[in-house]
Order: sequence, then C-alpha cells, then structure tokens
Amino acid sequence: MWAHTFYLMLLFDLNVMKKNKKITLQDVANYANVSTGTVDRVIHKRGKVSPAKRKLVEETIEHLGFNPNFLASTLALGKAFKICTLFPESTVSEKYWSLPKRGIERIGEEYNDFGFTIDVFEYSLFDEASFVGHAEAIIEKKPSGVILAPLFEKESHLFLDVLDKMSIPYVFIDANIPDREALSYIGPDSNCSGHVAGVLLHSILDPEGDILIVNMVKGFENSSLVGVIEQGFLDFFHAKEGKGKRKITSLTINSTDRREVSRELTKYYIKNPNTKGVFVTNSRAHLIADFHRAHELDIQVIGFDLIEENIIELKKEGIRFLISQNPVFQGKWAVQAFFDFFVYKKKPKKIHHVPIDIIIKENIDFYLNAR
Amino acid sequence: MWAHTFYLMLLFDLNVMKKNKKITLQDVANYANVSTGTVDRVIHKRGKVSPAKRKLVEETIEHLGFNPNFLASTLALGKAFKICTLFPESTVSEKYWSLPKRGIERIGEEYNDFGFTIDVFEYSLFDEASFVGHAEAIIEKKPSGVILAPLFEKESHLFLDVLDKMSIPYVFIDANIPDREALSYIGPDSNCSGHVAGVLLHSILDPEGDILIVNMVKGFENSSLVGVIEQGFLDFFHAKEGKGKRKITSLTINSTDRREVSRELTKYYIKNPNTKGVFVTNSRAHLIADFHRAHELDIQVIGFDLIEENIIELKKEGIRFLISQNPVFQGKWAVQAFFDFFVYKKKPKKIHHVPIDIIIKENIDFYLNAR
DNA sequence: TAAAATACTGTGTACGCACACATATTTTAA
DNA sequence: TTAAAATATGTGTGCGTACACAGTATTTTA
Repeated sequence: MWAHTFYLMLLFDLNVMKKNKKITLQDVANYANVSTGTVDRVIHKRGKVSPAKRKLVEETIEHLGFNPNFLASTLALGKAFKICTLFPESTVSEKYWSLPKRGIERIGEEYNDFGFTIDVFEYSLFDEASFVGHAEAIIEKKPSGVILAPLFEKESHLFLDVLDKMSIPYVFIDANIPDREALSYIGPDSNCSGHVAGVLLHSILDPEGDILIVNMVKGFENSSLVGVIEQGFLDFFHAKEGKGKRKITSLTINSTDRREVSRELTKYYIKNPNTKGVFVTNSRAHLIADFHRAHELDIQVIGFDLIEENIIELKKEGIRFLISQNPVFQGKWAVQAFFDFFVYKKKPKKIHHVPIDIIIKENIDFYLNAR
Repeated sequence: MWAHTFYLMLLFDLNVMKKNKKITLQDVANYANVSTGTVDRVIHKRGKVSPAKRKLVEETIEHLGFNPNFLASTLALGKAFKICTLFPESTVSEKYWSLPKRGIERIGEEYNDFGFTIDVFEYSLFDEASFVGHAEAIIEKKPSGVILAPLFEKESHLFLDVLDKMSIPYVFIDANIPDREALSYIGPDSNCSGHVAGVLLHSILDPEGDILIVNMVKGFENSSLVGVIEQGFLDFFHAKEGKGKRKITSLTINSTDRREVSRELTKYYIKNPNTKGVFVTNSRAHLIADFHRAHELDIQVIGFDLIEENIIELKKEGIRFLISQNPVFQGKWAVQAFFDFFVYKKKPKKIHHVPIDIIIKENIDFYLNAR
C-alpha cells in the first residue's frame, strides 16, 4: 500500500517535471490525497484542519513548489477597492500637480481589472475650505484607502483623525507628516535635493560668483519644505567652502506675477551685480530665466520639476539644470503601495524617497516619455 | 414590446449606475439580447455574425463601456510563453550583466501567473562558440520569444536568421542591430550618453585642462558602440570649444589587469602632465580612479554604470560622475515588451532608449534600491 | 448508550472570459 | 418543394481559486 502510493508519487513527479506545467491547488490536493478545501484552509490558515493533514499539505506545497495563481485568486476573490486621492489642483500658473495625477490615473486604469477604482479630488492652494470640503466628501465615500498631499497641516490632521477612527489606511505623497501612522510616504528627500542643487551649481560657477536663492510663493503652500531644501543647499556650501568668498542670499517673492517678479529681481540685481547663479526652490525657475533673457544677464539658473515652461527654458539654455523628483512615478507608486497592501497583502516601505533626477538639455528627452 | 424592451434597458442602466459594478461580457449579452458567444465573436472578430447583430453588439459595448476583464481573459486563455534570454555572463571582473539579469528575473517572477517562463542563457565574451552553443540550445527549446544582447555581430545574424525562419520574435537589449526586424530595441542612446559625459566633464574642468578618453577592452566586445560614445563626447567639445585650447586624446588599453592598466597610464601621464579629466567609456572607471588615488593625482573621472566598484569610488570621490543606463530596467522592459506583445497584443515601441541617469555621490542612494 | 456538540473534510458554485460544440436559421441546389 | 449545405446563434465546460455549505468522524454530555 505504501509502496504503491510512493510509486504514484514518483509518477506524478515525473509528469510534472516533463510537462513543466504550473502546479495548481488541485495538484497539491491530489498529491496529498485531500480535497481542495483542505488545502485552501491550510493556505489561508482558517483552522479546522487536523495537525497531521496540515503538516502533510504544507510539506506537499513545499515539495511541489506550489504558488497560488494570482489571477485566479483575485478573480475569485472579486473584491473592490476604492482609492480616493486629495492633492492640489493643477492651475494655469502651476501645472505641477497634473504630473502625479497623470501617474495615478494611468496606473489606476491598469488596476481596474483588479477591482481598483480611483476617485480624484483636488483642492485649491488658496482655500483651506476646499480642502475640508473634499475631505468630507471622501469620508462619505468610505474608501478603502486615501492618497493625500497634506499641504494644509492643521486641516490634514483633522482629516487623518477621522480616517484613523474609521481605520482607513492612507499614504502621503509629496509631503510627509512623520508623526502620523501612514501606510507609506512617497516623495522627495528635500534636504538631499537641496544638497544636489548645491553641488551642481557649485560645479559650474566661479568661486567668487554670488548666489541668489529665490523662494517664489503664492497661496498657502506649506513653506516648511522650502526651508529644508534651502538648508540642504546652504549646508553643502558651508561644508564645501566654509565662509568662502562668495555671498549667498535668500530672496522671497510673494507672487508669481511676471511684473512683480521683474520688479523684485531688478531691485535685487542692481544692488548685487556680482550675482552669477540662481537657485529657485520650486518649479518657477522659468520666470527667472525669462527675466534674464529679457535683460541679457548671463546668470546660471537651477530649479525644479519638468513642467512645460521649464522644459522650454532648459532647451533654450535659460535654465542650466533641472532637478526632477519623478512626479508621475510618485503617483504611480502611491497607488502601487495600496495595490501591494490590498492584493499582495504586504506592507509597503514606510518611506519611499523618489530618485533625484538631474536633468540637462541633453538628457531631458529620455525623461519626457517614460512609460 | 419595444416599449417594454426600452423600459428594461433603462432599468438596467440605472442598476449599473447605482452599483458602479464593472460591466461584464454577460452584461453586454443580456443588454443586447444575444448570447455571450455572439458577443465573443464580435469582440474577437471571428466573423459568423449577421451585420445587424454585430452592429447592435458593438453599440452596446460602446454604450455600456465594456472592457474585457484582463484577469479572466488571460486565465481562460491559459497560454504559456517561454522567453529565452541570451547575454554575456557576469564575471568577477565584469559584473555589469548581473544587473539586466536581475531585472529580467524579478519581473519574470511577477509574470509567472500570466504563463511566462524565463530561461536565462549566458555566453562568454571570450568565446564565440559559447554564444553559438547557447543559441542552438535556445532554438531547440522553441521559445515564444528571445531577448538578445547581440555583441557578436556575425554569430548573431546567423542566430536571427533561424529565429526569423521560425517566426520567433526577438528584442535586442543593450546593443542594436538596426537592419533587423526586431520587435524592439531596449538600450542606451550611446551617442547621446557620450554627449552628456562631455557636458558634465566640461562643466567641472578649466578651459585649459587636457582630457583623456580611455577605452578599456578585454575579450571580443563589440567595439562599434564604444566608437559611438566617444564620437558623442568629441562632438560636444568640438561644437562647444571648436579647436579650443585643450587637448583631447584617446587611449585604448587592451586589458583590465591592474598592473597592465597602471603601466599604460603611467606612461601616458608622464607624457601628458596637463591631463585634468578622464572619460572612461565603459564600466571600468574605478580602475582609473584607483590609480589616481595611489599616485595622488587630482584628475576628474567620469564613467559608466553603477557596479559596486564604481559606487565605492564615487563615494570616495575618486569618480566625480557616473552615467547609468538603468540596466535593471532594461531587463524589465525587455520582458515587458513581450508581455505587451503577447498578453495585451500591442506592438511595443521600436526603439526604447533608456534614460541617461546622471549620478553623483549625493543622489546615488536613490538609484540603488529602486523597485 | 443515544443525543448533541464539536472537529474535521469534501463538494459545488461563482468569478469573467475563451473556445469547442450543439442547435437554429437561412440559403442554395436539385 | 425539399434535402443539403452554409451560415448564424446559443450552450456548456474549463481556466485556478475562494468560500459557503453539506457531509462525516470524533468527542462530549446527559
């Protein structure tokens, strides 16, 4: 009897080997002489299986190298996941947020068949109330998960309190709130990107050229991030040059209006004619580059983000370096974090810093149409 | 009768709206009052459907916004795809090829459930016969597709002739053979990466500093690529500086042996003491950096690829810039090209140039553990 | 010792689609 | 006018898993 079973097993092994067919749950059941139900119970640890059979099944799974078919599994499961996203709207003057949105929507489509639905909510950076309103709308939808750019800190906390209470997981994108129990944070390492900007500007400037750091803000954007970027930039220069020969000054312009910017810059440059490099801490470097061209100033500019205006300026050499934090991928990864969590049932990395891509005129094209 | 049908339709519409359920093939069939078989025939254009019903079904699909469930579809199809890969083996002295391999294997696992199997074959760069031998082995396996790094041009052509005859599609990785009908080429834009290297080296060098280009070869690697890289590099300097003050020289070292390299470099540097920058056209920049350190030479080095030795040198500042062509992703994308082709049934891009990532000490960590 | 409770184990159906096969309808030829 | 052929349409089963439910064996309780 045992000999016979053994023989059958060998035959089966041979068969499997020969056909190189994928091992199915049914195969495991046959091999172990139990029903598929029992195998299922072992796999999903539902209990109600005698220790003996449990061991047998586990060994069989191991022996045959069984892996549940992911397709069949999710198909049979038939669950639905609703993900809501809440980040700033993309406006005419500030298109940045169209990028993460694109990433989110693109991958959302791919995960449609896995039961994923994505609802995009966008708030105005000039209106906390719009944030709150959309947050409430999201809560009413009872989503499986929320992707959030928490740029209004106080309001975000209130929102997150509710999500916590409803045990709805959330991931942060672009900005982090470290003391919150988020599933994951996906975004830049701001200090480091400031550092990189420093290295790059340093490499193309004379040791005597003065540097201007421009913070161009508008609306109620969380300014703490900008501070971190600037700090990273300054830290590099202090470490590299100590109290060197050059002057590094920081200028805040509370507008993105062309005339206003022009006025501020004119004022500054007249007072500081030795300025040779400008570091713009957000995506508005193109405004500065434009000013330089109009006034025939030979000043190196470095800034952030592959938005259209910057791309044009980079190609026209009005901007020398752009640093990109892969916003499309940020969106993708945010969704993917939930996918891994819900479908694969594994916790994503707590912090996922996005690569700091260094973009110059010569390599930009490779970054524009990535999958 | 018609009114009744219309009423039913409305009811159905409402139902669908309310539940926000995904539209299934069955839904379409019900709505159009035909069987699933007919819908299936319309979708797959198998013919044998009366024009009237075909139109009806097409309109219904449009109206309800039906999209076949990808999971169910591939599950039901139950096809198996065997992909064979053929590229150089990764050796102790040359670990580059472990990177694409990693990408291929990683994504291969993910696609297991979709019926994908990956067989990796590796040939020696010192032995054409090993290439031929593995090529023959691959042919015997009758794969669904082949991923090939065609570094031996003549032998590759023979191999590809056979694949063409068997109508087995193939994608090139790392090196292209443009006059072949490949499904896709995935790899660097060599001319452009030479160009980028030029820009970077130029930005950190005095206008008078001489430049050395090092081609370090070993084995029978296809040297035409190296020529393209060097050309891109030179083109930049010619365009930028014309016949400028600096001297740019090319040096070929037919070895990767430390002592041999040392001898050649010593010889060269004694004759050219004004050398301020070195461009290494492949992944062996670390050997040069090592030499510089040993001889306390302050010469800027720029090279390719994030292999371990280079990473160490970058962090120790023996190398200033590394250019990475995302080899892990090259592997991923190669497999993905087949996935898109076989599963999604859409032809991938003919040429997929990989981003030219500019790596410095400060941003390298973000590139080391990407998904 | 029977009845009830509990612990196991097996069976059947659904998920959404593809495809082979069965059946119905129309067309053609005799 | 009818049988045969050709075309159109419907039905059923399988892909591999999850899960509800129905069985059966083993204890426990009265």
